[in-house]
Amino acid sequence: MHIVIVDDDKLVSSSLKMILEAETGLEVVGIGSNGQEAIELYRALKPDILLMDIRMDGMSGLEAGAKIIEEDQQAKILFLTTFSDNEYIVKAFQIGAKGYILKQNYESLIPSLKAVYLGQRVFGEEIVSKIPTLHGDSLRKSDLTAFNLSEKEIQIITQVANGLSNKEIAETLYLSEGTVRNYISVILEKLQLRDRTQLAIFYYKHT
Amino acid sequence: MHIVIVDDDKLVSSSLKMILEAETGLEVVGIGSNGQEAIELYRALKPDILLMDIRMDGMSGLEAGAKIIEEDQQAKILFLTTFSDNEYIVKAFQIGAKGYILKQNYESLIPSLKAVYLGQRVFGEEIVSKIPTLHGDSLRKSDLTAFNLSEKEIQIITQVANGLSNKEIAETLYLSEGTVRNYISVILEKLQLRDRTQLAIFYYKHT
DNA sequence: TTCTTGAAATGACAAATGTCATGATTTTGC
DNA sequence: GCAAAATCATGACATTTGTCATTTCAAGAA
Repeated sequence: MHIVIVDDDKLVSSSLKMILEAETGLEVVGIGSNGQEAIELYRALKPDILLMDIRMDGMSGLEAGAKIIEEDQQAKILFLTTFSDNEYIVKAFQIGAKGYILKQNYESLIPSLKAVYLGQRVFGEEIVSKIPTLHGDSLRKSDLTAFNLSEKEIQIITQVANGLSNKEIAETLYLSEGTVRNYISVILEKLQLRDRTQLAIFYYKHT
Repeated sequence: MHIVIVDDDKLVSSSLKMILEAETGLEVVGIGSNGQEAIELYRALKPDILLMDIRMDGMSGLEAGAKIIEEDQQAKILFLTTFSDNEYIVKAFQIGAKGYILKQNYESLIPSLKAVYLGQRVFGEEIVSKIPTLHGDSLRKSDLTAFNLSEKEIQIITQVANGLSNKEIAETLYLSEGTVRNYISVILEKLQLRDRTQLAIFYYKHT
C-alpha cells in the first residue's frame, strides 16, 4: 500500500513515516509539507492513500483535497488534525474525504488506513453529532457542561430549537410562561446570545 | 479484543469466528443468533465489540442494538449485512452504531474492527450518499425553487439563519426595517412557519 | 429551629416581531 | 404607451419576547 504524507510539521511527517513503515505492506512513497505539494505529489505518485494535515500554511489540506478529488474521484484522502473542528469535519465530509483522524489517536492510524484502503470510510466519534438530520433529541453532555447549563436549561433549549413559543414550552414542561422567559433570559446570558433565534442556531451548530 | 458475533445464519457466524480468530489478539467470546440473544450475551460478556447482523428473524439487530446502546452508551456495535439499505444505514447511524460493513467486504472486516476498537467509526462507501445534505452556506437551488422563493427572499432567510435582527438585516441589504418585516411575513406564509426561529430551524434542516 | 439556597412564579416594562392595508416607484411584457 | 407585475416603503396594531425586581416555597445545612 503506497502512502503519501503531507504535513507542514516535518517532525510529524517523519514520525508518521516511521510508524507506518514499521508495518509490513505499508510504504511511504512521498512526503510533502503543504497543499500545493500534496497536489503535485498526488499527481506524480498516485498513492493508494494520501494522509494529509487538514490545516497547513498556504493552501490548506482541505483545498488541496478538494482539488485532488476533483481530478481523481477515486482518490483516497485521510485527514489528520490535532483538534476537532466543526467546520473542518463537515467540509472534509463534503469534499469526499475517506476519513478524518485526530493525530492524538495515533494507535488507530494503521487500522484506519487499512480500512480506508479496503473501501471503508473512517471518522472519529465527533462526526456523527455534526450531521444535521440525524440529530438526537438533546445536546451532548460535552457541549452542555462546557457552558454550565443545567438539565432544565437543556430541556428548554431543546424546545426552542424545536420551534416552540414560550407558551408552548411552558405547557410542555409544566412551567409558567414567565418562568420559561426567565430561563431563556439566563440561558442567553450564559451563551452570550441575543435572542431565541440565535439560540436555536447555536443548538444546531453544536449538536 | 473480545468479540461477540450475532447472526441468524450459523454458517456465517462460524466462518466469521474462524476468520477473526486467525488474527492474534482477537477472541470470539460468544455467538448468538438473534436479537434477544445479542442483548443477553452483551450483558453477560461485555465484549469490546459486538458484531451483529442487522437483519434477523425475531428481534432485528437494529432493535437489539438500540437497546444495548441504551443500556451501555459505550457499547461498540458493528453491523453486518448482505446488502445496503437506506433505512438501515441511517437507522444504524442514529442509534449510535460504530459501523456498518457489507459481508461481501470481508477483507476489510479486521481493519474495521480494529479501527472501531480504537474509537473510530467505520462506514462503507454507500453511507455518504445516504446522509442528508450537510449544511453549507446557502440553501440549495433545489430547495428554494420548490418553495417559490425569490432571490431576495433567500438572502433574507440566510440573514435570519445567521441570527440577525430585522434592523440588522435591513442595514445589510439596504432595505427599511419594515420591508424586511414584510418579506419575512411573506416567507413565513409560504413556508407555513410561524416565526423567525422556526425559519432559522427550517434553514438548518434543509441545508 | 433558623438560615440559606435553588426552583418557580409574578408583574411591569421596553423592545422586537409579525400582520395588514395601503401607497409609491420601477420593471416588464405586450 | 399602458397594464400588470414586482419592489420597496409606511404606519398602525396586537403579540411575543427579553429584562428585571421581587416574592413564594420547599429542601437542606447550620
